[in-house]
This record gives sequence, C-alpha cells and structure tokens, in this order.
Amino acid sequence: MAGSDTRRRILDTALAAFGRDGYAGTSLDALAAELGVRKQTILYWFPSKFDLFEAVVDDTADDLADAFDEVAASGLAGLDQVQAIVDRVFRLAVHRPQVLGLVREVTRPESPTASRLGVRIRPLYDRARDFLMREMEAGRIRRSDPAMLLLSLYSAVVGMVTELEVQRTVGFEPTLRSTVMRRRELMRFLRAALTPENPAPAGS
Amino acid sequence: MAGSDTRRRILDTALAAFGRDGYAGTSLDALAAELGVRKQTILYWFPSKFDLFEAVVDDTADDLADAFDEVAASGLAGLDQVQAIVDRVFRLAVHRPQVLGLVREVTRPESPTASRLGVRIRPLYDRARDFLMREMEAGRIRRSDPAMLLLSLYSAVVGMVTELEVQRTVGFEPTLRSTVMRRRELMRFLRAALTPENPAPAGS
DNA sequence: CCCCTTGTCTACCAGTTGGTAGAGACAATG
DNA sequence: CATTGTCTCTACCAACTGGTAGACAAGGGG
Repeated sequence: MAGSDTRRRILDTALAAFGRDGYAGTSLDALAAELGVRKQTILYWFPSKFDLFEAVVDDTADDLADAFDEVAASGLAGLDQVQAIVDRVFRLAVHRPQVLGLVREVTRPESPTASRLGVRIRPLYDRARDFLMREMEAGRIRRSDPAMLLLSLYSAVVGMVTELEVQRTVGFEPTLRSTVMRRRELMRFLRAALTPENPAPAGS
Repeated sequence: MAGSDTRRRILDTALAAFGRDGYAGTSLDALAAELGVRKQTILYWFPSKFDLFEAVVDDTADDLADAFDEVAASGLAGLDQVQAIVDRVFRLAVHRPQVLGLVREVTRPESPTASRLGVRIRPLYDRARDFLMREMEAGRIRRSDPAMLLLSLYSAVVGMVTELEVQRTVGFEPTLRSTVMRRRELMRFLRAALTPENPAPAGS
C-alpha cells in the first residue's frame, strides 16, 4: 500500500523540518516540495498543519520512550545507569539530530504542544526521579532533592547535545570526534556532580 | 525627540516578540499592533525585518556583555565567582526573560545570526575560560579541559533557566519561590561538580 | 462491467506576509 | 513666511500562507 508509506514519509520529513526550522518557520508548501508531492497530499493525510505537528510530536515521544526503556531494561545501578542514559542520548543526537531539534522546539515557552509531549514523557520522568531517590538511599548518588537534581541533569545533558551553534561559534566544529570529547567531558562533569561527598570534604 | 524614543520602543518590543515567538513566528504587523503604530513606521527605522532582528541581537549582546562585566568587576575568586554569575543570570531571567528567550532563538542550529551573537560574546567566553584555567591552577576548581567545562556549565545554567516548559509539565510552576529553589539546587549541583577532588576520592 | 474506495492531483480562495510609494504633519531653521 | 528634514501615516502590491472543492487515475469486489 503506497499510501501509508506516504504517511510515514511525511512524518519523517516533517520531523526534520519542524526540528530544523521550527513550527512557524515550516510551510506546508516547502514541506511538500521537499517530499516531491503536492501540499494537498499532506492535507489529505493530516487535516491541518497543527494536526501534523501533533502527530510528529506523538511519534517522537514514542521514540524517546523506547530509547529510555531500552536503557532502563539493562538494569544498571548508580552512575553506570546515568552513563548509559547519556550515551543513549548522544547516540540519538548523532543518528537522529532532528529528534533533539524537535524537543527543543516543543519545550520552548509558549509552545502549545508542550503539555502534549509532557504527558507522554511524564512516566519516564517519574521513573527517573524514583531511580535517583533509590540511589541516594543506597549512598551511590549525592543526596539532594531528586526532582531538582533531575532538572539539573536534564539541562546539562540536553544543553550539551543541543547547543550546537554555541559550540560552533566558540570553535568546536561538531565533528564525530568532538562529539565523543563532549560526551566524555560531560560524563566527567556529571560524575563529579553526582558522586556522594567524601568523609572529609573541602570547606565552603 | 520622539523619534529615537520610537526606535527604542521598537527594539524593546521586538526583543520580547522575537524572544517569545521566534523570528519566523513574529510578523511586522503583529509587532506594530503591539506597539500601537503602523508597520511602516517600523520599516522606517529598520530597513527590513531581518535588519531589525540583527539590531535586536546586537542590542541584547551589549546587555549580556554589561551584565557579565558587572560581575567580573567584583573580582571574586573560585566558586564565589561562579555563584555570582549564576545569580546574575537568574536575576536576568526573572527581570528580563525575553533576553534569554532571544538567546535561545539565536543559538538554534541553522540560525543565520548565530555568528553575529557569537562574535560579540567571544571575548566573554575567552575571559571565562581563562578564569577557569587560572582557578584550576590555583587548585580552587576541579581540573579538566576548561573549554569543555565551560560548555558544560553553560548548558546547565542556560538550560535550568530556559527550559521553563519542561519544568512546568513536570510540576514546577515558575513562581518566584521555585526560581529561588532552582537557583539554590543548581548551585549545589555546580559546587559538587566543580570542587576539586579530595585526597581520598571514591573509586571509579 | 460498474461502483466505490483510496490516493494524488489541479484549481482556487481569503487572509497574511514583507516591502514600496508617496502624502501630510510637524518642528526647526533661514 | 518659506524651506527643509524628521517622522508617521494611508494606500498599495506581489508573493506566500493554510485550507477547500472537486477532478481523475487505479484498483478491488460485486
């Protein structure tokens, strides 16, 4: 059936376009041209531009959830689990950068779809927070407010992966090698931030 | 002279609009309506929408540079200096959130103005990196690649301040109180990440 | 063979986009 | 008073926006 294939192609190309140019910056005409199809074909599969966007967001949420499930299934503990997640996110950034671009677009203030992604991501968030809490109890991760710590982690990881332009203007060309370096440095940073304090910490 | 006042008002309102809705999402008509003025008045002061955007970016770069100069002038050392910068960024986020919104817009991949902001920000970057390097030498900050560490810091701080939507969907309403909490948690996070290792560090 | 569904197309629409041309209000200056 | 430069306006425009209406080709089932 050629039809559902078209639908799939629209979703994939739209993901790239929305992630690259944002919702407002993407026109159905441009998207159609990129697909080698008429705009009306897009509107056949998705009743409106906004519906298309929502479908793309849902699709992406599934992808993200799968990626994290995969990591969670490995059942690692402490910082090894954190490392596994960082590795996974970086892999995603390398292979499907559009996904991160879309996340960036959706999580912008004033975004009408933020809650949509939020609802799908919420279980992952809860699971991650519980994980942090357990690991704190077990003394494998520095004690602090788990929800807040998770927010710090999220910021650091997504920022490092997303702020490509910042990195470029500052001299890091986003080659594969520099990506590896960034991941390594980020992990060192996170390990330092998460490792429980030693018996004799340095004073304030 | 009412004229230069109009120019100022356009710049301020445009900053808010671009920061809120992005470049593509902001129309000159809407901007003019918000200003209580005709679109052509905007085009009198700025030859095109893009020129306006560049002017706003330049203006914002000056603001940012001033803010950091202010902190740098205080001449603090080690983590106190880092703390002062974080405080300053959070103050900016509370009083003029549009500025960070614009930063987010400009630093998006594919942004045609990224280099424009980059050039103006570069001296600040260099100064910050030198600072980190000096403090590492002095043993007040954990040793690592200063440029990479700076990137990690940037990601964590800007992320924490910018990802309002993420925080909202996860249950943190962006009240003033929660902002204070976020800042405190972020600082604890950064202190843990930056404090030099103790004589007897935990194993890998 | 006809009919109905599926999928893509052409043709079109009203509203919005960034931008141009030029008139008029106004104050300062001669 | 006349002139000049500054500033904002009305009136347009071509191109593009998301979206509608409907034709048409292809195929499957009765």
